[in-house]
Amino acid sequence: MTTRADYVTRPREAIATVLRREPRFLSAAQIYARLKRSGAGVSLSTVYRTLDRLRAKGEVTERADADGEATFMLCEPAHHHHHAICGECGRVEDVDCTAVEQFAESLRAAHGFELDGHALEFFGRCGACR
Amino acid sequence: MTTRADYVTRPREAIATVLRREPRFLSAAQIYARLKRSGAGVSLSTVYRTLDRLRAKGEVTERADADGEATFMLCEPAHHHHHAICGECGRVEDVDCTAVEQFAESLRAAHGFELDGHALEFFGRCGACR
DNA sequence: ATATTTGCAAATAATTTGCACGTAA
DNA sequence: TTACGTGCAAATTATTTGCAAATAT
Repeated sequence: MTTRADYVTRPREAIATVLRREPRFLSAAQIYARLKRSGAGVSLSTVYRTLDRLRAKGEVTERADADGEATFMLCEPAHHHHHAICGECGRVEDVDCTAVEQFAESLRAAHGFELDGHALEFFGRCGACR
Repeated sequence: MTTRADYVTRPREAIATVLRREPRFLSAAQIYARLKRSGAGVSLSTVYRTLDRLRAKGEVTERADADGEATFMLCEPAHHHHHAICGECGRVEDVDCTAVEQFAESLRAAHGFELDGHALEFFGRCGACR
């Protein structure tokens, strides 16, 4: 066979729980800290390997934070959208934006630029933090 | 006095020359490689320290590439704009976009989101590479 | 039974720092 | 002369990997 298997393990469930509980971008170290606090015996390397796998499966989105540290959030990029990230609480809201898609297309005319994709992030304070 | 001085040195000029010659995002290692090739005796730490200073002065823009590695380009964010990055040659075109600013503002109504800023990047192939 | 996952400790890779010496002003 | 910059080597930090033991199927 050429297919990969996929076991359901305690460490993986623990990691998924952390990600589900906090819908915002977390670094491997932050996830590891939460696991340790809650008594789950999961190593940092397992955190890395699991995040890698989740990213490959498209279940998690990766993003480099301001310091270049990799952060992850449970979020399928299945239907394309963008993020509004609260600088105060870190909360992330999805922004579905046809407008940007259209704007992106105009690039082709203005710059002769053949588009593959684009990334858009908004920074500020969410409704709850204002 | 509380002000900082700023000396014009051979290493700094060499680094500036590299950045001027290549208007695209380069990593510290790439810049260092070019300096070595051209015989300029400049250390990697100086490359890092100089890029840091240039960023602080707002003369250089920093960006984490796909692997999270820090890359730098001569580009003043004075008047806000965005980048169209060619995946083939790495060329970067500035995209001045009032449209996005307006769209960003609509976020406030739609999500109750108080905006600090935003970042937008386009990926694809530039006119020359098509 | 056996393919897959795990923890640990050691290996990498990027970036930063301490410090004695060099250089612009 | 003196504040500022540099190179070097060592320190830090994030991330990856090898491998023997543990676990899911």
